[in-house]
Amino acid sequence: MGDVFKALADLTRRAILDELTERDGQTLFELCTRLTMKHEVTSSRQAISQHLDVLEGAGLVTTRRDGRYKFHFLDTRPLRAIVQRWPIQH
Amino acid sequence: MGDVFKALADLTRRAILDELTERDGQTLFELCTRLTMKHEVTSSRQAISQHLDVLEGAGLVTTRRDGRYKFHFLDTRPLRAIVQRWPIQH
DNA sequence: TTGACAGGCAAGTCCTTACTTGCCTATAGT
DNA sequence: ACTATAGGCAAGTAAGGACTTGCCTGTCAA
Repeated sequence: MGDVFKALADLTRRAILDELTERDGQTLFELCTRLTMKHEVTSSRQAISQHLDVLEGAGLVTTRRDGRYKFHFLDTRPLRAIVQRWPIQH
Repeated sequence: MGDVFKALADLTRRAILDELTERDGQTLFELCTRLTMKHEVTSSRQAISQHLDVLEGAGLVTTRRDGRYKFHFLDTRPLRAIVQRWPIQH
């Protein structure tokens, strides 16, 4: 299991999570085009693919393969560990 | 304002936040000794000092100077942005 | 005033990591 | 079968970040 904090440290990876929040179950190519369009991300396909590997390693993204398509789903459950670790003030 | 996510990406900095959760308002030297004792952190004074700068830059730590002592206080309010950014599942 | 103590500053080293480049595999359509 | 599409693998590059090293400033006690 990868480091959730390290996974969140990258700006592009956070944009990926934003995109999946907006529209869950996207393929790699869908993510690439939508990220360049709406989130001003200029990363290549390979870069996004590697980011998705990191996110999946951290448990923040799950995948389902169907033919030549691979769909990516958001899983925010690992984020609860952050909230529970330190007392949140107000 | 620094990046809260980047600040949390480091293991030693998270240990510092743990320490301040346990005992708020510590000086740099207090933190160094307690971190090596209880959190198995082997970083030098300068390393811890630089980590504290990052945490302060991210708004997770505030400081108060008194004579030759500088006290460090935990502020977890920036963590709320993480929780609010993505919907937490269960 | 002298020395010890708490902390700060800045340059250099080294390792991690984000990204590119090039090529490969597999599935689907015509 | 041939081609286009979706994705994967792996080595190389370059930038960022953690840490060290050495020295300096400021505060307090004797």
